[in-house]
Amino acid sequence: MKKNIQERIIQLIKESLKGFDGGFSEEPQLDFPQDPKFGDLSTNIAMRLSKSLKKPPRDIAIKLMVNINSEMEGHGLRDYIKEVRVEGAGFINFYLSEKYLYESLKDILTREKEALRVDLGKGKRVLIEFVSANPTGSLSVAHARQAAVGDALASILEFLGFKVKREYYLNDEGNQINILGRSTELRMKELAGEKIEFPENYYQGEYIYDIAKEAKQKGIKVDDLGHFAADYILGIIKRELDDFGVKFDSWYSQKELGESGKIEKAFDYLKKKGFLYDSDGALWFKSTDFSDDKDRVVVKSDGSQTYLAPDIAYHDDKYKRGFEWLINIWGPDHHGYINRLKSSVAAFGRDPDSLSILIVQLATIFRDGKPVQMSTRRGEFITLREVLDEVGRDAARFFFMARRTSSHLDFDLDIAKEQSAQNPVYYVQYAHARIHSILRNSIVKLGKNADLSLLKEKEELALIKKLLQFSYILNICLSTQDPYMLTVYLQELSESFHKFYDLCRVLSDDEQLTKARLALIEGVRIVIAAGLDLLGVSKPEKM
RNA sequence: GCGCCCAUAGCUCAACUGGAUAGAGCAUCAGCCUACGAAGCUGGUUGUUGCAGGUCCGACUCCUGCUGGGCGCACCA
Repeated sequence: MKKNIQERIIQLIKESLKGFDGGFSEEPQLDFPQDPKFGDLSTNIAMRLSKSLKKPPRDIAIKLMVNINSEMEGHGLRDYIKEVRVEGAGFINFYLSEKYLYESLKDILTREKEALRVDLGKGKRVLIEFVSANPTGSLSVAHARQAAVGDALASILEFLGFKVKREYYLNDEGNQINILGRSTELRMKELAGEKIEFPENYYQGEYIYDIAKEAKQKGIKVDDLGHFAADYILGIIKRELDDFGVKFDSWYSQKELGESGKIEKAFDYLKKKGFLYDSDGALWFKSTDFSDDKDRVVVKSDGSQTYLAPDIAYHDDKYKRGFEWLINIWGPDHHGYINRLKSSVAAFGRDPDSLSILIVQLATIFRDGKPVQMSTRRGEFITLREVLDEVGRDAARFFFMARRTSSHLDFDLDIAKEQSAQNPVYYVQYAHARIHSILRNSIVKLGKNADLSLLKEKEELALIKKLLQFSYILNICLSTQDPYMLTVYLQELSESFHKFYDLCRVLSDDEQLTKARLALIEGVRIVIAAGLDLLGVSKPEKM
C-alpha cells in the first residue's frame, strides 16, 4: 500500500525539524486549508513551537522552510511539491504540483477503490454494538439514527482496515418482558369479550392485539406469552432493519447469557478482586474505585439482578471473544450509565478507553411544521418504518448522518419526502447519475491511455484535489468516530463536480481532451460511489 | 442540589477538534439550456458567535463565573 502524500510530508517536516534544538515533542499537523489561497496542505507547527523555542513563529517557519526545501529531494517529493511558502502568522503552506495530481488521478483510475484505502486498522478487531432496542415494539426514530450511524461507522472502519463485527444485544428477559406478557394476556382476554382494565404502564400499541390473536391461534401458554411476544416483535424489528439496509453479524441474547453462567463467573472474579460487597441485603459493585461517583447495586435485596449485572458479564465476554476495541452506540438517556460500565471494564484490569461509548442525540420529527411528541408506552411515536415509507431509505440514512452525531437533529418529514434540492442526498446522487449519463452518451470510449496533463482548467485541478481528500476525511471520521464528515465531504465533492460540469464541456470535438475529461469524471464517480457505499446510500445511474 | 450536552445570520446547521477575512443550505431577488441530465450553475442581502472575565502568537473552539434550554441523577430497563 502506497503511503499517501500527507504522511510523506509529515515525515518530511519531522526530518526537517531535526536541526532545531530539542523542544518539539508534538506530531506535526497537516491540514487541508479551507481556502485554496493558503496552499493545498498546511502545517501550523511553527506556531506551536514558538513558545518552547522562544522565537517568533515566522522566524521558525522560515528556517524550517529552508530545511524542508533541502530535504525534499531525499524524500522524493521534489516533483510533487511545486512550492513551499510561509504565510500568515507563520503557517507553512505546501502547493502540490500538477504532476502529483495527474499521478494520483491515474492511481484512482487503475486501482479504483483500493487507491482510496489507507490501512489504519491493521486488522484490529472491533465490536460495534448498536440499536439493541428492547423487543417490546417497533424501532423508533432514535433507533433509526443509531442504526444509520452505527452501520456507516462500521463500514468506514472496515474500509480502513479494521476487522469489524456488528452486534445487537437482545434484552430478551427481565421486567419489560413480563409486562409485555401480561399486556398480551390482557388483550387476549379483551378479544375474548372480557371486560378488562388496561394499566397505564403496559404496552398500549395496536400491535399487541395482533400478537394476542396469533398467541391464541397457536395456543401459547400464559407463562410463555412474554417470550412469545418478544420473538414476534423481534421478527418485526429484523424486517425493519433489513429494509433499512442494516445487517448484524450477531444477535447476543441476554437470556442465554444468564443461562450460561458467565454472570456468576464474572462476579467470582470481581469478588476475588474485592470489587463486590454486601450491604443492606444487596450486592454492590465498587465502581467508585474507578470513575463512578457512586457504587452500584448488581443484585437487589430481593435476589434479582439489576441490568448492570448481565451488562458487566456481557462486556467481559466481548473482550474474551477477542475484540480489542468495543464501540457502543447509545441514546442520550443512557449517558449516566457510561461511568459505571467503564468502571466495570477497568475492574477487569482492562483499559476503559478501549470501550468507546457514542451517544447519538435524538432526532426531533417535524410534521406540518410541528414537533411530534414521543411516548413508547402509549404507542405514540414515529417509527423507523414510517420514516422509511415516507422518505425512503436513502434520504433517511443520509439525513440522520447529515449532522454531527452528538447534535440534535430536526427531521422534517415534509421536507425530506419532497425529494427536492432541499435534501442533500439528491444533490450527491444527481452528480453520480449525471456522470453515468455522460459516460453513456459518449462516443469516445473511456480508456486508460488518456493524457491527463490536458486537464489544466482551475475547476479541473480543484476537482482532482478534492478527490485526494477522501482518505483524509475517513481519517477524521475515525478520530471523531462519526460518519458525519463524510456526508459533508460528498456534498462538497458534488459541488466541485457540478461547477466543473458547468464550465468545462466533457464531450467535444477534441478527442484527446474528451478522453482526459472522461477519465476525470470517472475518477469522481469512483469516489462518490465509494462514499455512498460506506454510508449505505444507493448510487443510482439514472434518477 | 450534583453531573453531561447545547446556545453562531430570519430558519436549519458548519467552521476540519486552538488557526488565516466565522461559512453553507433554506428563504428571497436577478441572471444562465439550438452542446454531455436546469434535481444543475452564477451573482446580490444577512453576524456584538447568549453575557462577563481569563489563558494563548492566535479563541466560536480551552478555563472560571453567570443567564437560558435539553437530558440524566433507581435495589427500572
